Amino acid sequence: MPPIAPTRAATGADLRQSILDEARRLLIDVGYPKLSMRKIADGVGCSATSIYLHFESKDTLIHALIGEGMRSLFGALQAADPAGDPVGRLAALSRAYVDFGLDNPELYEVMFQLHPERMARFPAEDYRRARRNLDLFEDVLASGAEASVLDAEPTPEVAAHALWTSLHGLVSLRLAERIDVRLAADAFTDAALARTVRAFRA
Amino acid sequence: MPPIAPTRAATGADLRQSILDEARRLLIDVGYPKLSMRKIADGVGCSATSIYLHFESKDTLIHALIGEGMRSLFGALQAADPAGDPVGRLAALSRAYVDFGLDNPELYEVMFQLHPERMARFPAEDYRRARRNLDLFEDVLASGAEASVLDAEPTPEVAAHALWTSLHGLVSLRLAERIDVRLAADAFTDAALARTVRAFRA
Amino acid sequence: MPPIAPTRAATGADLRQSILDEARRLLIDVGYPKLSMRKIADGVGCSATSIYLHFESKDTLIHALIGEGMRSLFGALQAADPAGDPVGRLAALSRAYVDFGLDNPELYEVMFQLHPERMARFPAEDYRRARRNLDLFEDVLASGAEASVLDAEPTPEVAAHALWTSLHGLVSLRLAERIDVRLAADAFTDAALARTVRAFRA
Amino acid sequence: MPPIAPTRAATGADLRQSILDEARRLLIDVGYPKLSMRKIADGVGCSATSIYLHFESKDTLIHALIGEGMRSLFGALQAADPAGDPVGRLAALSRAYVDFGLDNPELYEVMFQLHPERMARFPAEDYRRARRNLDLFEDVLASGAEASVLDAEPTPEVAAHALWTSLHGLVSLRLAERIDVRLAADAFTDAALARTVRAFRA
DNA sequence: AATGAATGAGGATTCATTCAT
DNA sequence: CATGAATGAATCCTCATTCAT
Repeated sequence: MPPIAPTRAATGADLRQSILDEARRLLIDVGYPKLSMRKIADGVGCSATSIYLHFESKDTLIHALIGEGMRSLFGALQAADPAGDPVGRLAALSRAYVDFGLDNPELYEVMFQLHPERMARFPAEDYRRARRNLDLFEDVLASGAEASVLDAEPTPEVAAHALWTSLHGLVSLRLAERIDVRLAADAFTDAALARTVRAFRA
Repeated sequence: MPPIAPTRAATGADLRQSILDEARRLLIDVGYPKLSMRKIADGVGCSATSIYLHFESKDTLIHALIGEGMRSLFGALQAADPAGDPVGRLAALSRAYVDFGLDNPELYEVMFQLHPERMARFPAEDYRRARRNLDLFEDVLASGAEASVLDAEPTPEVAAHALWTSLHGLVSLRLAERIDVRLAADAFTDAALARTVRAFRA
Repeated sequence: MPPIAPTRAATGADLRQSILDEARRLLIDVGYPKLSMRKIADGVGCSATSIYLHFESKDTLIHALIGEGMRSLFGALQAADPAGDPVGRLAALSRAYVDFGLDNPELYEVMFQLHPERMARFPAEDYRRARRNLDLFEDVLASGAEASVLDAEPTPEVAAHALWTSLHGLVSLRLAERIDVRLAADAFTDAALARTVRAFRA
Repeated sequence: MPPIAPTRAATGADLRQSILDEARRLLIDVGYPKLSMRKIADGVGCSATSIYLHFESKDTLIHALIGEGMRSLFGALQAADPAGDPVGRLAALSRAYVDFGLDNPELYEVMFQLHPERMARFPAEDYRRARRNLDLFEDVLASGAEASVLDAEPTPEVAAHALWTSLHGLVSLRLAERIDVRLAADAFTDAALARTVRAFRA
C-alpha cells in the first residue's frame, strides 16, 4: 500500500520537469489525441496519481507544455535575431520560426492548432508570453517601415499577423505532410519562405 | 429472426450517404475528437454495426468524408472562378478557398490538418482528387505568368503550393481562434488575403 | 479483441435480470457506497461495458432496482392483506411492511433513504409505483375511519404518512443497528409495532 | 528543511477542533459520500497528512463527529426540557429532537443512519454518550408512568425506544424528502409529532 | 506537531470493433 | 443488408493512506 522506494526516475521538483519532458516526447510519439496521463506516468516511471501533485489536470499540464513551447520559441527567435538591418532580421526570424515548427512538430501543433474551446481557459500570463513572439515580428516590421525598407501596411500589428499567417501555413502543411512529395520538401520550404519574406519588402 | 423493418432512415446505398451526412454534421456539432461511431449510428437511426457494412473502419469513413470535402471544395472553387483575367481569377479563387475553410471549420481541419501517418493509408484516388484543387491555382498562375501579369516563379507548381500555404495559414489560425481579438476578424482576413494575392502579381 | 464465447453466466434478456440480481446482492454485501459497476460485472461474469447495454448509467440501474423493490413491496403488502376488518388489515400491512424492510436491508435503504438530490431524477412512472404502497395504507385508514374503528385524523392521507413515518423509523433504526442490544430485537419490534398500530385505533 | 510557519489556521489542539468544524461544514456542503480527507485539509488550511496526527483514520474522525453530534443533541434536549409536567416535557423533548434532526440534516444522518458494521468499531464511550439522549426520554416516560399520565408499557426503556423510533422515522423521511410534496412539510411534521406524543399518553 | 511527495486501488464511462443471427 | 449483444482496453481523475523529513 505505501510507496516502497523512489521508484525509478526523477523525484521531487525534478519530477515536474520529467513529466513535461515525457509529455513532450509522447506528443511526438503518439500525438495529442492519444496522449494520456497513464502513458506519461508509465514513461517517467511514476504513478499516474503523482502527476496530479504537479499538475491540476491534463489541461493544466498541456498549458504548461504550451507555455514552455512559447518560451522556447521566443528563445529561438531571439537567438536567431541578427540585429541590424530589418530586412535581414525579418528573413532570419521567419526562418527561425519555420525551423522551430518543423523541429517540434507535435509541440507546434499543440501550441497553435489546439482549439481554445476544447481546453480550459489558457491562463492570461501564458497568453501574454505567446504574444511576445508576435511582438518580435511587429517590431521588426515597424522599424523596417520607418526605414522605408519594409512594407508594414496597414499597420505593423496587422502586417505581423499576416506574415505569421503565411509562416504558420507553411509549417502546418508541412507537418501534415500535405506538400506534394514530388516537391523536395526543403527546397520548397526555402522557396516559399523567400517568397513570403519578399512580399514584405517595401 | 431477421430484422423486422428498415428502422427509420435510409437503407442500402442511401444509408452510406446518410452516414456521411451525419458524420459531417457531428463533426461540426461535437468536433473531430469526440466523433464516435455510436454517435453517428444513433444520429442516422441505424446500428453501429451497420456502419461497418459500408465502411471498413472509422478511418475509411473519415477518408470518405475527406474525399467528399475535396470534391466539395473543388465545386466551390469552380463556381467562384470568374474566367478571364488571371489576376481576377486568382483573387476570386483565393477568396473562395478561404471562405470554404471558414464556412466548414471542422471539415476543413479534418481535410488538411489530420496526420496521414496516424491514419490508414489515404487511397490514391482521393489523393488525386485533393490534387485537383491545387491544379486550379496552378493553372491560373501558369496562364497569368504567360500573360506576364502574375509571378509564378520558380514554377507554377511551386508557386501554387506557396500560395496555398499562405491561404491555409490564414484559415488555420482563424479556425484556431489565434488571431488577436483586437483585430476585427473579417477585416483582418480581407487584409491578409489582399496581401497574399498581391504577392503573386508580376 | 472480439468476444470469444458467451463468457459464463446469463446472456440476452436474462442478463438484465442477472445484473439487477447481482446489484441487489452486492447492495447487501458491500452496501450502496461501495457498489460499483465493475463489481456487478464481475459478479455476473460479464464485462462492465455490457451493463451499459441494459442500463444507461449507474443511476438508471439503481432506479430500476428501486422500481423493482417498490413492486416487490407492493406484492408483499397485497399478499399480507387479509381483507375484511380494517383493524386487522392495518396490523397485517404494518407487520408486512416492517418485515419487508428487515428482510431486504440494503434494498430498503436505497428505496427510502437515498437523497433524491444525489440521484438523477426518478422517473415519474416509478414515482407513481412507489406511491401505491402508501395508498394501500391510506385506503385501510379511510375505510377504518368510516367504520369508526380507526382514527384517520386529520385526513387519511396525512394519517397514512404519519403511520409510515413510524414504521419507517422502526425499520431504519433496526437496520442501522441502533436499537440497544440488550433489547431482544424481535421482541422490541413486536412491541413497537403493536404500539404504532394501537395509536391508530379509534 | 522544517516547516516554515503554522500556515494559516489553528495549530496543536485547536487544529483538532478546526478539522471537526470543517468536516461538519463539509458534510452539509458536499454530503457524506463526497466528504474526503483532502477536502477537509484544504478547508482547514492544513495538509491532509496532518489530519492523521489527530485522527487515526477517516472512521475515527467520523466517530468524533458523531460523538460531538450526540453531545450537541443532548445539549439541545436539555435546553428544551421544561421540567415539571411529564406530558409537557415529553412533547418538548420530542419537538427538540425532531428540530435538531431537521436543522442538522447531514450530521443527523451520519449519527443515525450510518451502518456500524461498515465502520471501525464505535468506541464504547461514544456509545454511552449516545445512550444518554435516550435516557432522557426514558426518565420522562418513567416519571410520567409513575404519575399515571404517560403510558410506558411494557417498560420505560422499551417505550423510550419505541418513541424514538417514531421520531426518527419522521426526521428520516423528511430529510430524504420522501414526504409527499402536496403535504405542507411543516404542517405535516406538526401533525405527525402530535400524534406520536399523544400515543404515549396514559 | 507538521509536511510534501508519493502510491495502488478503484470510480464511472466511452470507444472501435466483432460475433452469431 | 442489417442487427443486438458483447467485449477489452482505455479514458481522466479521486480516494485514504504512508513514507521520510
